[in-house]
Amino acid sequence: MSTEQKNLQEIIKFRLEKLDKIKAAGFNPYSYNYNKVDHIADIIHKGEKSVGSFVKTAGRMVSFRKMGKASFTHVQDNESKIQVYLKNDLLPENIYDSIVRNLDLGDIIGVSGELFITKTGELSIKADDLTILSKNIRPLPNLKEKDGEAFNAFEDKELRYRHRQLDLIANPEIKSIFKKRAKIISTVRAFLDTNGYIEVETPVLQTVYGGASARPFTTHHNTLDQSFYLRIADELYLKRLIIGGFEKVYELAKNFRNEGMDRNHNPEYTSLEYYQAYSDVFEMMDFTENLFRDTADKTGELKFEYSGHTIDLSKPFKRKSMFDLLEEYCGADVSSMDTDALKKLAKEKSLEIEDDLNYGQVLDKIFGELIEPHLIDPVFVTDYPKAISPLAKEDRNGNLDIVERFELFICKTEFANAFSELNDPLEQRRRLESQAKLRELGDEEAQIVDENFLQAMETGMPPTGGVGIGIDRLVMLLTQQQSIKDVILFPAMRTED
RNA sequence: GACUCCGUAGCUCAGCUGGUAGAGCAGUGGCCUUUUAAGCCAUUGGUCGUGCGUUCGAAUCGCACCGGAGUCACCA
Repeated sequence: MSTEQKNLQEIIKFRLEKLDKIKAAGFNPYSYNYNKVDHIADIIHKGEKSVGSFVKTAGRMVSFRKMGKASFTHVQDNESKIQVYLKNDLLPENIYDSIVRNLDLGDIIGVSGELFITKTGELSIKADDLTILSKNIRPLPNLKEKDGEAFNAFEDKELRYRHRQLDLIANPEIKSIFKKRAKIISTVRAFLDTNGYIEVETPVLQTVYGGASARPFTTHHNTLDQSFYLRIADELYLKRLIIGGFEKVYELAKNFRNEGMDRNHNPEYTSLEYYQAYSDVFEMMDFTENLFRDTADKTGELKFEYSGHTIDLSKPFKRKSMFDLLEEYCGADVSSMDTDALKKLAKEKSLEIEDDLNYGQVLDKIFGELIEPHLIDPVFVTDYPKAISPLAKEDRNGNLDIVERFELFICKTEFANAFSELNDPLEQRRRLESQAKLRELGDEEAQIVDENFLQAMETGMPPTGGVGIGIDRLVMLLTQQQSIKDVILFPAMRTED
């Protein structure tokens, strides 16, 4: 969209002329500060009881009706909006002619005055003074509305995401999603903090990326003349802290994955990982369940509708083995099948399976296609194949093909992934070396041998339980949003032009 | 990456069986000292996402490209 559009240029030109008129009259159209005494929501909240009292507030003009020597405007602040009556006679000398006549939709003003009820019954401020705080020179989207319903609503998703500030002005209810996001994050932090966890920060720029199976972003440091990767996970560094003697650590920060984008994936996303020494995946299951329940409870409701399903986080989360689920939904005992038998099963269920997939990949595929769509109520799925879990400990009961791992599913979506963390340095080395072989065979997402990590583990890592949670998805669930773009203020977009 | 849909004025949209672009809001000028989608009168504004093609003629038909949304595939 060109910025050279003549109509837009003309609107801007007229606003610049008004700006000059305000300056010429001796007023600064871009003030340094304003003593905003009252929040509009507080004024509205008091309602008719406040009539006759004097208030002083500020906000953005979102409606403007001029009638010669008097005007009405609605001023919108962080949480609410109120009508302001601007009357020539009631304002100080020169304010009406020099400022009010040069105001536009989108200007930010400060006003003071007495509260009254208009003829049509709306609580309003009868302005006895007005200060212009910021002059708008670029028009806002249409803000016409009646009874809270917008006409010509600003709902083009591309414009809303690219120009989020306009979205927040035109659709102020969107702010509640991001306020809730902030509350979810602070509640999660508080939960971990009160349970003795220490929040840490580990490198975003990594020379060897690891801790997950994904393709990274690559960048370059000039002074070191060396490539760096933006982290795909913070797992390996957090384990080094466990080895160093922190017994409970967590990091709540962004990861970056150079992969597909859709309503569940943004290239940069917020992840939470927490690790507890001397623990295992089963204890972490209890803890994670409590974390989810506590967060939902303190930020909203435990029971809600999402994607057409009723989700109830107050009930105990189910716990099921992947093999039991496969038996339940496929009617086949998969536990004794080898890779070929699994492939045969997949083909019977008319899944497309590439020939070069290994045991774990086939099982994962079958699970994703045939089981995940059934997982509505919260369920911890356990017993994952070792081949797709290179950082998890083998099953303690002697099944060498599976590991101690869970993924938490709610409403068909994965929310958490956890292991009894592998702490045997020799086994860890074998696992990463076998990943390296997969990589040589062309698996771009296979993990890399991180020698520093392996040396750290050789120092001795206590048994540890670790969990990763996709925070954006948690926010989606608890705010009932269907797209990750609606819980990220500035989702990744291709550049225009 | 594949498929489907979308892209016309600052915003929301109409026009699309091809005949050379319209509305509402916003803007501008005027009237208006309790309006609220304020009203009344007048009025500005668009190389119809970009390019190529078909045609006497393209916003409209075709192809390619750019951008977006949705669905699917892989990853959280």
